Amino acid sequence: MTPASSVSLAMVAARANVSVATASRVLNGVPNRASAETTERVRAAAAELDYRPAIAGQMLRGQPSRLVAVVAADLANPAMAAMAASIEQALRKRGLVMALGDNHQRADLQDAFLAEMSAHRVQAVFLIGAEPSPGLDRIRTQGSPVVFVNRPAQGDSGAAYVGLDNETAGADLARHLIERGHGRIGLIHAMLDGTASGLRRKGLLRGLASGGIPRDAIIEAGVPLANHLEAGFQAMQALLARADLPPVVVCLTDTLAYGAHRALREAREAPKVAFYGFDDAFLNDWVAPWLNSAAAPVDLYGPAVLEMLDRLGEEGASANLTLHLPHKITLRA
Amino acid sequence: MTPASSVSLAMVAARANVSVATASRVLNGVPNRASAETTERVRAAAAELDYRPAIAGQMLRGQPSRLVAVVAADLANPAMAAMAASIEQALRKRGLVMALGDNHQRADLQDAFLAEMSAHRVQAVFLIGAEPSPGLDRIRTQGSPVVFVNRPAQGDSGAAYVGLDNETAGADLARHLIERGHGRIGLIHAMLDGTASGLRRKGLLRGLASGGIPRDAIIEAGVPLANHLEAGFQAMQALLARADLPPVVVCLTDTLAYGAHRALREAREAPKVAFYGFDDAFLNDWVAPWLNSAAAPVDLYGPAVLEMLDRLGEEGASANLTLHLPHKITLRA
DNA sequence: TGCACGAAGGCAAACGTTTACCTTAACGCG
DNA sequence: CGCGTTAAGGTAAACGTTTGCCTTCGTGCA
Repeated sequence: MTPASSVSLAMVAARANVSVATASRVLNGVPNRASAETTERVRAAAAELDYRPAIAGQMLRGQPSRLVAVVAADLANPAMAAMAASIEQALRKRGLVMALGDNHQRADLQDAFLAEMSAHRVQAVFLIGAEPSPGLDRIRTQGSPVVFVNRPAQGDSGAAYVGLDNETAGADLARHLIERGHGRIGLIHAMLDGTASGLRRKGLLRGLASGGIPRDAIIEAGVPLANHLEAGFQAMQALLARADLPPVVVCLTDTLAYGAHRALREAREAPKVAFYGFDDAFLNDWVAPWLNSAAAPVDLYGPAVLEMLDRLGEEGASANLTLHLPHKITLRA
Repeated sequence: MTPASSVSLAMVAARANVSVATASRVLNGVPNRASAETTERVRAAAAELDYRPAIAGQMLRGQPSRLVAVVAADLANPAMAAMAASIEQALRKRGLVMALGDNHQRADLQDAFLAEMSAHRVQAVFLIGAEPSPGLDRIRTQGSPVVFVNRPAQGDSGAAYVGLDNETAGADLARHLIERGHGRIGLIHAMLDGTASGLRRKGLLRGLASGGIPRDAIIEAGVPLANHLEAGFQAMQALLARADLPPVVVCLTDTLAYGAHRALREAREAPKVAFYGFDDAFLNDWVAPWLNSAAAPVDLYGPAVLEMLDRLGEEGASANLTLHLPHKITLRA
């Protein structure tokens, strides 16, 4: 009953009095290779022993692994955790398993994880907030399917991307602000090196400019920290120190907004400020009712990433490798 | 340079003009089996081809897999995501890889994941908020190391547990409340079926009783929903509807507190209420400054879980299989 | 000189699975 | 009866890795 440690096909075959080949074929449903009676015997034996084919053996035969590597930049960020959860759910529906690693925004940690995953011959690699790294380049040149989620690849060329159309989202937010009649706007960011933030800012500035907002009505505060909470906090402090605090502050990331809002909350005399962010997490409904945020519904991520995986599999004359999710601006304040 | 798809040891050996055996021994550092020159040649070949031993082959030889399965009850819960992140970090320090699944509080999903993990012959299974399920029982009887994190096993007997001493934490919180002079106390919970919440409540009630608080000064509101946000919301609404709203509300989970606080915030005339919860997430500092919470520092989880894994490995006369993390009450309001 | 020993390396088996190929018997049909 | 076809099953190879065992040297020592 209770298998010692690990049941092999040979044990099942022995118990059913058939060869390993027949057992394998029965369990894999190959037609016309076993009588009804034999089939039944094998099935029963497998069930009794709680047989489960060892992945190792299957892989050795060249079957693709069912493992998919997912790298998250920061699991403690609720938005990213939610994306990972959505992806995991979608993978499971296909019988795939997620191996999740946190790169802590460090290239070396990411590479260590990718190396291990490469040894597992993973079927694909998804990166939610990729860090540029040599290991990542290596995997991409090896031809493994790689999908960048939420943050586009650094060296943009032909990398598969699933996520916001960051620049358009920025522009849309600009239009929204202008429609609401806002004239002076604060802008908080951390680092802008070619990541999603850079594109968001670009679209936002373009939208504001084409809406007639003069450049000096946009008050930027950037703090180049990896920790966005701290960066947002300090940036907001900088804004608060100015005489001309804008009534609206756009943070290029919700995490920045969390930091900024804390700075406002802890300020001596807290003026009224409207906050806008990106990458809405559903938890915001509960803990950040002051935050408006532009984002795509998080349950779209999983299916979209798998759709992109299919496109990569088809190899068909290089399909469209950019999948922009529809964004909308959730208003809370 | 760029390997077609997957480099095998045989290719490395061929390139270095040695046998597969020698190549294997060199790369595994077996001493006195290769001359310095040969060693160098093999190392070079491996590096040039970017060789990485296929896990499949190693596993077939009976080596333990480097995969560890982690089941989280709800990745969207920041506290659980943070625990998973802590565990992942600790695993990586040991050269192990985390395969993470979300059971969405459903036994069938958990079992599907466990079955797949069992096929991967994972080295261990950690459950952050386990759901009782037949698959879980099966794995445990098979003798795989299983560690329950944050929520003790349902059928308590001899299961390894790492997390709060829930009952004591509840009692400590009671003492804290009494020291602060609180006399009437609200208590919000979702389901109590033997989970951590039940123990917390038990300790809390015991502590309050021994502190002289009469039972009818404790106003309980329980909403048996799986979704703690919604449960907390409704429970708080129930409290608000009463004439004798207590000035202090204890939520057996931070997530409940998020829901409760929203109900308070959205109430017509919001009275002043102090909130206490459990399972503090560091994000609370930023988005929930109104929440006091009893919890263990989250970075203790990873090391503690691995410590427990070691104990399970030793098999030594059944060591102590309960590892209580030190809790403290973080005061914010 | 004879011998033991260690270094250096190859051969081959074993792990679990899948599958191409082979054998046998039964059956349908001219 | 002869022949082709098909169901039912077995044999063995292959995948990549590790490791026990074997061989061949070279060297130190009595």
